Amino acid sequence: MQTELQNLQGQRLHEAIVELFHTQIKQGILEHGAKLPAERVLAEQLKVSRSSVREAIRTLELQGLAISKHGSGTFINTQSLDAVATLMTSSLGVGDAGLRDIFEVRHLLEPQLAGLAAQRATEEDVGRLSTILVEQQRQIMEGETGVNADTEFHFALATATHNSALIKVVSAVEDVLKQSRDQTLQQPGRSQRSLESHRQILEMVRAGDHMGARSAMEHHLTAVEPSAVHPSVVANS
Amino acid sequence: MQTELQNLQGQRLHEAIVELFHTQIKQGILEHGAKLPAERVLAEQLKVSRSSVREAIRTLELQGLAISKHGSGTFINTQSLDAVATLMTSSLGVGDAGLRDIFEVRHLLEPQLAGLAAQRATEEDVGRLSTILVEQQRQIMEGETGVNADTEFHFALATATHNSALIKVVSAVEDVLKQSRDQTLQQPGRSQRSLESHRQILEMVRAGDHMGARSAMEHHLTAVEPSAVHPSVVANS
DNA sequence: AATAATCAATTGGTCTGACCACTTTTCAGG
DNA sequence: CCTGAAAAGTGGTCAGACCAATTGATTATT
Repeated sequence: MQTELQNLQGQRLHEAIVELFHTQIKQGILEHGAKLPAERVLAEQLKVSRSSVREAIRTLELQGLAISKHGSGTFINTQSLDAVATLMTSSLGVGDAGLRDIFEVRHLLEPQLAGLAAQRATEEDVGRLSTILVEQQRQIMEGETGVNADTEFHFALATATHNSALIKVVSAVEDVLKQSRDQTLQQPGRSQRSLESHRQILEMVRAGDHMGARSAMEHHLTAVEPSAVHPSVVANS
Repeated sequence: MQTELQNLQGQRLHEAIVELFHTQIKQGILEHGAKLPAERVLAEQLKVSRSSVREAIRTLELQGLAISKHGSGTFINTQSLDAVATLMTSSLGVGDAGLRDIFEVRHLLEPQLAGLAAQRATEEDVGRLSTILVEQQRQIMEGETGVNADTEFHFALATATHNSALIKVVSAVEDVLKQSRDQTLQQPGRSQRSLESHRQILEMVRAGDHMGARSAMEHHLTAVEPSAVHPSVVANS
């Protein structure tokens, strides 16, 4: 039962403990509702201090993977949006196949998301989106890819829907995407094209044009998508 | 300068500290890049133990609002994706209004998901879906709500898309839904209606009818949706 | 004087052991 | 059998210490 707390590349100790729990949850060793051993017991089992155990549990709790109840114990909880999102982003090695799947989810979600945003965006939302585009342009002119601004734009668009569940889903997807974006799409013309289609989307949102925003986003996604992803829209094995 | 923090009732101490920082960040007292006082100093200022300060900082770090660097200090960071998300959702009570949001995500995702499934489902997928429907009928005839079979159907449909990212997203949404489903929708006729629309969806999937599956799912969602959810699709402030 | 090596102060990370507050269980007394 | 109080278990907080990484000033070297 003694699991090695391998010091993964200079990590902090409590983070290693968190990864240990992640693994056990993914492997099904810890199921929903399972009660964790007491903090003191865990500390002894893992041969670490109770502080480290506590900070690890605090992390799990913020990730939605555990719930601590004063006086009774700490329990695993995998039935929350945050929980699954966490496990998703922590595992998903973003293999090539995974990347294609992610883009597909984007195609399903984001056009409609843009439509919703067009219907509900407040002036503040529009202002935030504008600011991001200015920043994106600045980054591009300085020779950077503007990948961060790109991600932020999509996130800000999600917030403009004022749907917290949608925000979480999209941010999870975009987070995964951002990790592999630096490596994949760096072609010169692409940044500029991305910026322009962002502007079109923003125009539609500002005008409150539901369908317009939808198709603008659809166009944007196809334009930005790495060519390796959509050679022939999937042919399952 | 001394801010009271124990007055918030029923909370854990370190959470009160987190809220204090949230407030200061929102008010602009703590700007991006600002360096926090050392943990020992903070502990003394707030008249709490260093453990509580640390757990609070750990929370801020996981929320993307702070970055701790061993040996140098802890710094505020408001320019990350997570940071914005946290500051937004911290002002929102993620309570019952969240249910409506979840259903909205369903409406965005699942019809298109059903369409994809219709295009890609293998015989094995279809078989699995059929089995679930049989089980659902059995449960209903025995007087149960068939809520588990209901959830499983949507999950199985997601797996029929053979898109792992999509599967994860959908299972997250459905899991959250399942929690509150037992309490909310227990009307007698609803179970039967749900089963019937499931059958229609399965038919479309079996026939490989992309658009048919989409609209069948759309119809299903509207039929199953608790009436309390869609009174008037949001009117933002 | 400029630069490099060294050391000390600062700060986050971990450890130990204690006590408090809340919950659950146990068990004696009715 | 039931009730209520004590006991045990558990998370929350506290205190002080040491370890480890960073930073900056001091000192030695060139």
